Amino acid sequence: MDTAFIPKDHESSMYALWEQNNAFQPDLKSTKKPFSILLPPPNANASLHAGHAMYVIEDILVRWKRMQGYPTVWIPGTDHAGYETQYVYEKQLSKQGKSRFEFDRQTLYDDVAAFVKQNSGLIEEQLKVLGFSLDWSRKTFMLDEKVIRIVYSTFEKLVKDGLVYRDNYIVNFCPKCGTTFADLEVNHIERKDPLYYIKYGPFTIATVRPETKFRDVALAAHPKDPRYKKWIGKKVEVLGLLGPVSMTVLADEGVDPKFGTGIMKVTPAHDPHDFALGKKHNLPVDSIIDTRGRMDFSWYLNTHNEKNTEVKYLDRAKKYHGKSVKDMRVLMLEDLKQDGILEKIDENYTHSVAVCYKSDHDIEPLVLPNWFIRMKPLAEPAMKAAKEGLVTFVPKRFEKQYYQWLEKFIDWPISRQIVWGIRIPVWYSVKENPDLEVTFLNAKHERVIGKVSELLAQHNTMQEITDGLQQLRASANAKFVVSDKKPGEEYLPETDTFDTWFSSGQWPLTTLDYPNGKDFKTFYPTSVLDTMWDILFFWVARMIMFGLYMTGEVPFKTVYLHSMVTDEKGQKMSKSKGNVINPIEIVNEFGADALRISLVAGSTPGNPIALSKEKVKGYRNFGNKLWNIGRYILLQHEAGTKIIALPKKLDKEHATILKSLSSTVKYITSALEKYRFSDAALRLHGFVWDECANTYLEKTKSNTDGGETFTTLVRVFTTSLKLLHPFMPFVTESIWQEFSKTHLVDEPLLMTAEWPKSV
RNA sequence: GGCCGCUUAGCUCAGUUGGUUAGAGCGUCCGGUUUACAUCCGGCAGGUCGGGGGUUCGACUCCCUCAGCGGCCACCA
Repeated sequence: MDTAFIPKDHESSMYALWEQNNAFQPDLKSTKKPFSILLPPPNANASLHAGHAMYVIEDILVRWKRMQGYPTVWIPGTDHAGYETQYVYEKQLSKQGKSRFEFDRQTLYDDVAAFVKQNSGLIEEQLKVLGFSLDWSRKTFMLDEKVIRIVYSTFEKLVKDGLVYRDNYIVNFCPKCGTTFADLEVNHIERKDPLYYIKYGPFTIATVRPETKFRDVALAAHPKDPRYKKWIGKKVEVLGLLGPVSMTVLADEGVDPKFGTGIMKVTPAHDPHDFALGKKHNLPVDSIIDTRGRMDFSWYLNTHNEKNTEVKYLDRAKKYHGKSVKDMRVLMLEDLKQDGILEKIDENYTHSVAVCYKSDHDIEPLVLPNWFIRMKPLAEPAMKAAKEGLVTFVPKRFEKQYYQWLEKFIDWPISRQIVWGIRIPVWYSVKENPDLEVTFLNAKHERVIGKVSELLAQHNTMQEITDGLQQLRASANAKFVVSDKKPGEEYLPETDTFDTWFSSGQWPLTTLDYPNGKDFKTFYPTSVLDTMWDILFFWVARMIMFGLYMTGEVPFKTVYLHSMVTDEKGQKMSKSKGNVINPIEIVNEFGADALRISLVAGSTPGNPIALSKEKVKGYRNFGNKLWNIGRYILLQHEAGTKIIALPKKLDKEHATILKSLSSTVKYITSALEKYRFSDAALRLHGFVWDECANTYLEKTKSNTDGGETFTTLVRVFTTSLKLLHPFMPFVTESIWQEFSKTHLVDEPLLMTAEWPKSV
């Protein structure tokens, strides 16, 4: 044995040893209650970051339960991570000077799939480096056939139960990414933007979005506002940049009299607040910005001409048409000034702006047909389950956050206008829906956009459209068929894919193979779900909802929300700050065991854990300490010291350490039961280093007895190895193997050795 | 604006229902070279537990309040 424990020399061979012994697979012969955990699936093309290393919590639980003799499984998998992945791929495309619009759906999908395949596998290897005892024979990828089958069956049930609907609704649309996002996926940032005060008939209104004024359909003021009370219900004439329009002044409690001038313009098509107001007052929804973020004046140009409109107005509409929102503001500012209706600009106005979480582009609220899921019928049982204690949260305070989000019942827009994901299994008949708008690449590889009936009437065939299809847009009331296969020749597929969280929200069902899989019957509901608190709503809440909806049972009984790993100063790691710690580098320098226990010791769930090299180094030294206690024992053994049957009556020094061992066993087991991993790690550290090594071992070095000292030390140490194994599997197993060679221990693998019983 | 968390030794943090001299690791300082380990051993120093008030026989722990930091949700026409 080397004088120091060199992790690199042991880690991969120990992992291989466990795998050879199928030690990661559950022992289903046991009649004890199964214990199961699902690994939160990392992105398939990701590489390991410090957050993934926190899954050590799961490994600790799983290794502990396995040693206790429960049929235990920890199932790995990877996520296709829908838009996250497509975004990375598109970035690569753009470096080559290409864009996704040059490809039909199928080609683009295949290309992304190849890209993911090329980059996947790394994370798996890295999880093994950390020593995670995952059952690789059960690994699942989010686009596996069985996953799609289950996701489709869930969707079908939702449709059948009336929980899926299509609607024109104001959604968060990112013009840069070309897709809708859920509220959760939108970031809000503080920003200074000009606030324009514009003369508006008899009033002045204040707005940051002057470009939408062309589609204002009403004005609104607070019903009690004395300045506007007399106008309520009246029609007013407003001279706009494109001529006079008339609209009604509405009363609404939602209008803040203190903002701007106290009266607002209502543009239901481009503002969530206005949209709601429009619904309430039954106002039309007229849009002026398209999905690429361009001004669309065709509604005006189609109905206005030289005969019925002033040339000045027509010229303006032509000038504005097709301009980006940004350019539009510049253009119209000149015209507002020219017409003398720009009163002033407040340049110091700060407000919060919705931006895309991925591209940082301003979110454009647009009214588009989208697929939605009704949340109330799903959320109510999910709340009830927590209230009844069927799901518990560690730490408890997150239960409140969980309720606060669920009880809003905000319907979930599940469709994304991207290809990388599970396509919504819906088909539209072109006969029943002649107005379907399709975008496709024709045989000459030209991009064609138009109504399907018109295209077919001209020279395009169904085959050509199907082959080159990029996107299909059906009106909110289009007739559709839900089916995993094409129902007939005259059908075109829905091109939207499910939000990633729609499929990952069914992870417990898909990994365990609901409803007839053996694993489902054995391991559902799973025991614990461990993840970070940032995806409590995205993921955890959705799994609970889908689990209850499909099976009537919660998917897991405990939700453990582990620490966020920060740098040594407690600052969030980020590429821009340059303080990202790569766990693989830490492992290379100090070993996986040291990293593992460093993440656990001194951390509490729901709070950040600061990771510093100094700390890891300290635990690397602890691993070395263990190794050397092992060496000491082996040297004694080689010198001929034997294990004996201990007499009932022992000298005080032996009795004391054995008593302390017994209380440590009890303490560790109870700490693990209570998810108090830090307590357990710190106690073990103190017990082994101080009590066992520095006190007992040192004081008994010169003992010459019949084997009492040696036997006691071996018992204390091997029991400690067992207790430490979930935390530091490599070094403990390495020592165990050395002991096994010389028959100091009977059980061939520490990993599957029996957990010490507390006396 | 609503909800939540954090503030304990120089640093990073524990401290389970209120109960004897408040703990750990790292760091500082002092001292140790015979083979288990210098990735070691022994020892010292260091905290009015963010400020103020209250409940209690007793408060780091419970309540109120103030301040600073952080998170989540909502949202600003």
